[in-house]
Amino acid sequence: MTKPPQAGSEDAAAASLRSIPEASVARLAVYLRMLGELAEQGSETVSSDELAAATGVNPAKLRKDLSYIGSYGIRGVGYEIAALVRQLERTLGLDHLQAVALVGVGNLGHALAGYSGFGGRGFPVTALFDVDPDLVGIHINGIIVEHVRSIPEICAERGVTIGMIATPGPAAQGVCDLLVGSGVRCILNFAPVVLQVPPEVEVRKVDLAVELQILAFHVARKHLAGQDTATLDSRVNGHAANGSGGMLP
Amino acid sequence: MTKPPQAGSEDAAAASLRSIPEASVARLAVYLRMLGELAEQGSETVSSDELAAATGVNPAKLRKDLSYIGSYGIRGVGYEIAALVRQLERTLGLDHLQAVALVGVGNLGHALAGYSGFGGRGFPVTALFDVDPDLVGIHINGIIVEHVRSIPEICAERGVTIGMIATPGPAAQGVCDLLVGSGVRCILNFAPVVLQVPPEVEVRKVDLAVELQILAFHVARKHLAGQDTATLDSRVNGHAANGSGGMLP
DNA sequence: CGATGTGAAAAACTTCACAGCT
DNA sequence: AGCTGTGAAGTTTTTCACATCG
Repeated sequence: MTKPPQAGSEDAAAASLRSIPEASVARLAVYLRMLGELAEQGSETVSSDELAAATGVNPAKLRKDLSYIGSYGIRGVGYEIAALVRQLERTLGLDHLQAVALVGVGNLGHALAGYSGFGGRGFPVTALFDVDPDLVGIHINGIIVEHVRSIPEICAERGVTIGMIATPGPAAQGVCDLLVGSGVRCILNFAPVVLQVPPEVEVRKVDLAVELQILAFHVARKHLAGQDTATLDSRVNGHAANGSGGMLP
Repeated sequence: MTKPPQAGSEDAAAASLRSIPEASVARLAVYLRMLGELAEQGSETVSSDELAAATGVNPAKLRKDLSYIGSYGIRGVGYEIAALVRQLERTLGLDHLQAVALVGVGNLGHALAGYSGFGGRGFPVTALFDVDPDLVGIHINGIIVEHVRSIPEICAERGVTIGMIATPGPAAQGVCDLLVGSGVRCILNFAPVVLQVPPEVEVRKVDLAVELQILAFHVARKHLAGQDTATLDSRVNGHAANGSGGMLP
């Protein structure tokens, strides 16, 4: 009724931006990373079964996800990794950089500012903000921390498209309003509050306390479910690390 | 994942631990926090409409979520906050502390170790681990960083029920195996890898790069939708990242 | 043959709308 | 009168299973 799912005869890029289920988008990013690793290991192709196993996803679901971005598989063989990576990057909007502004350079914010996983993946942290006079003016990774009141000019100036909020809860809504007022339409919120935004703004929330509470629920459930202490399955593979992947400097 | 089927009309506490939709559990934690704030402000009761508005959720959905943990609302009035908080805490397994172990005290891990949002909410960080000799032995928030090889003894000794992994990607699976071998059944993974675990172990993943990629997708989509001039044409130019003149008025 | 791509069925989740309690 | 609790309808997401193509 809403969207006739038809993509056959049109340009894949256009189709891909039309209507990919939200749930699929989240997984595409995961496939992309795994494909990067496979490419580094020298693979040229993967089957849906292999990639699904590596990413912990049902193979049919994976194929359906990939079908949303166009058909790049070879029947009887699998997917050509390089081509698939290119297509995924294009779909996810990673073919040009997204300038990121980070507001709140406290405990968590400082760590985020130094997280090399961003810049290395097309998300250069381009502006830092805080209200604390002790922080305003310092450099982190070569970027000066500016005062929050400068958000409008600096975001416009530097073409910020994504804002990250890592302030204390009570400050978050105000900061959010500033970002939105500056034209930022996508926000990643680490503060423990629910942000109110106009409908054209996309907010994703990362809430550490909530994650732990969800796990606590499962601890309780497992504990109740059965005294399964019987199977003390201790297969501790000593998988010591090897190459450096690079997450934290 | 064992799937205990069915549910019936029975004791709320037992029912609540039986089969609450995963999606609801995630929201219950959010309601709980908001209820805490309301209680601080002196409210005694809330209606589903109020609480729904504050948490950005559909009121009917909220009522259904709460119905899974038993009926604690008063028709014509709303929910008694104190009672609801108590019930939520019990459901989420927050009525007794969950000892948390954090592995990886680098950039992000250090921030997590210092994040006061945990201890204050029933999740005392009880053990810290790393492999780096420069880190092993230091104190963070009064806790000594131990070597990763001590995970089994120390986790058993301190009754750790939840593990958080904030290591570089390549080290994560090995650390995970150690935790699982030590009896930890719930893991919060910040490393950019998909962990392979036996089915009785619950893993939740917080992946910052993926979150940004999801937002990048939305940036691209909005950009297309808004001004349908041809960004569509796939001209992948290398470095045109300045964009002065900008995205928006 | 082997793996993709995809209708169609199944499951999960959300929303509606209203009966029923206070 | 007002608000909860919930069956039923609606929507999205997952899974199945198989025709199809290289």
